[in-house]
Amino acid sequence: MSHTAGANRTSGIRQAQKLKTRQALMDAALGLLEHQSLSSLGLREVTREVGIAPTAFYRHFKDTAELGVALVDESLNGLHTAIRAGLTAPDADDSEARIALTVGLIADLVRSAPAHVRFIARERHGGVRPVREAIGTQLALFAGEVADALGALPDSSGWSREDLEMLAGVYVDHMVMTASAFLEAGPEGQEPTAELARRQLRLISLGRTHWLDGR
Amino acid sequence: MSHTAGANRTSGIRQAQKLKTRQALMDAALGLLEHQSLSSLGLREVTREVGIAPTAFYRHFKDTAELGVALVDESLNGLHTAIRAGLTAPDADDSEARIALTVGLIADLVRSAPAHVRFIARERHGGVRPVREAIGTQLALFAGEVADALGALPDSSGWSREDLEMLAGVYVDHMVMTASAFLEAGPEGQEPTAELARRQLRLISLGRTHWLDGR
DNA sequence: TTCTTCGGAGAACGACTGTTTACTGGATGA
DNA sequence: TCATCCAGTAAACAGTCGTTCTCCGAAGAA
Repeated sequence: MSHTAGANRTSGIRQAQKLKTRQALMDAALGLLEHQSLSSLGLREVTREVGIAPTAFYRHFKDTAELGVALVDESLNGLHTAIRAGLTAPDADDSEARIALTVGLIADLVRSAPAHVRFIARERHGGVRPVREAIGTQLALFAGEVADALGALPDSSGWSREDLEMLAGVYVDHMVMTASAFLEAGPEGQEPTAELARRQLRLISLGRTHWLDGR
Repeated sequence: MSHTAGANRTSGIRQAQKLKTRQALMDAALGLLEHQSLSSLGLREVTREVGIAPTAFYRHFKDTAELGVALVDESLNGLHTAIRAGLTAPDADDSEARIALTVGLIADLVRSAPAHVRFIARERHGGVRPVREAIGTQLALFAGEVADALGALPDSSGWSREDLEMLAGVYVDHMVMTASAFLEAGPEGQEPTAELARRQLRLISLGRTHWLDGR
C-alpha cells in the first residue's frame, strides 16, 4: 500500500486538477446530451468542448459509456439526497399536504438540475446497456429505501414487503415520469403539469388507503 | 390531376417495389436500433443492411429522423389496433379478470413485436426532437381514446373529463412501463413482471373505485 | 412504338470518428 | 536536490459519415 502511515492520501494539487478535468468532461457531456443520446456522443466532441486533447479523455474514462455510468452516479446521488431531505420533512400528517410537498420537490429538482434529470429519463431506456443497467439498479436501490420509509409509517401496518416494494416502485416511476413531464412542458405548462401529478398521486394514495379493505 | 378517370391509381409494379424497399429500410433500422439509439443511427448503416446504395436512402426519407417518425406511426398503429381489439373484449365484468387480461395483452404485444416496443420506450424520451414529439402526440391521442372508453363505462358516472384523462394517462404510462419491463426481463422474469404489473393495476383500480368517495 | 418518369448505382468530396504511439513538463516523494 | 510519475499534447492511422452530382435502365404513358 502507501508508505505514508496508514492513510491513502495523495492529497495534492495533482489529484485536484485531475478531478477538475474529470468534472469538466462530465459537465460538457451533460450539456451535449441535451440534444442527443449517449449512444451518439463522441469522445472527441466532449474533449473539444472542454478544450483538451482527444487523447486526454482516456486518462479519465475508457469509453463514453463509462463516462455515462459516472453521470448516472452523479445524477442519482444528487436526486437521492435531494429527495431524502424532502421526505424527512417535519410536518406532513395530512396526505394532501404531503402530495403537494412531493410534487413541489420534484419541480425544484428539475429546475435546479434539468440536465441531470433529462439524462436519467433519456438513458433509462437508452441504447447503452451499462448505463441502462446502472440506472436500473440505482433506481431499484432508491425504491428499496422508499419501501423502507413507507414501511415505517403507521398507515402501512399489515402491508407485506412485496406490496411495499410494489408501491415504492409506482412512486419512483411516477417521479421520473413527472420530472420528465416538467422538462418537456414550457414555462406556462409547469403548473398544469404539477396539478396533473398531484391528481395522479391522489389516485395512488386513495388506492393505498384501501389496499387492505378486502383484508 | 390524373388522366385515368377519377382514381389516383398509379397502381404499378413500380410503386409496389418502392414501398417494399421503404419497408425494408424501416425493418433494417428497427433491427439496428436494438443496440443503439436513433440519434446514432447512420443512413449508410441502414442502406448497407438492406443492400442498396446509400444514395437510394434519399428516395424514401431525407433524414434518419424522418425514418424514425415513420417508425413511430408503424409502431403505434400496431399497438393501437392490438390494444383496441383487446379492450373490446366480450366478457370482463370482474375487475380482476380485466386486469389479468390487460397484462396478458401487453405481454403478447411485447412478444409479437419486441423491436417496435423497444423503439417506442427508448425514443419516447430520446434525443431526436421530431420523433419524441411524434410519440408524445400519438400517445396523447391514444390516451384520449382510452379516456372516451373509460367514460362510457358505468363505473365512471360522475367523473369529470379532466379526471378521466388523468386516469387514462396513468394507464397509458403504466402500459409503456410494463412493456419495457417485459422487454428487459429475461424469460424467467416474465411471470414476476406480469404479477407486479397486475398488482399495480389493482392499486390503481382501487383508487379509481374510491375516487368519488369524498364526493 | 417513342418519350418520360424515377428508383437505384457509382464515384467522389470534405469532414469527422476512435485509437495508437511517442513526447513534454510540472507536481510528487525520497 | 533529483529521479519518478502521470495528466495532457501532438501527429498520424484507417475508417465511417452525410451529401452532391452524374448516370443507368426498367416501368409507365402516349
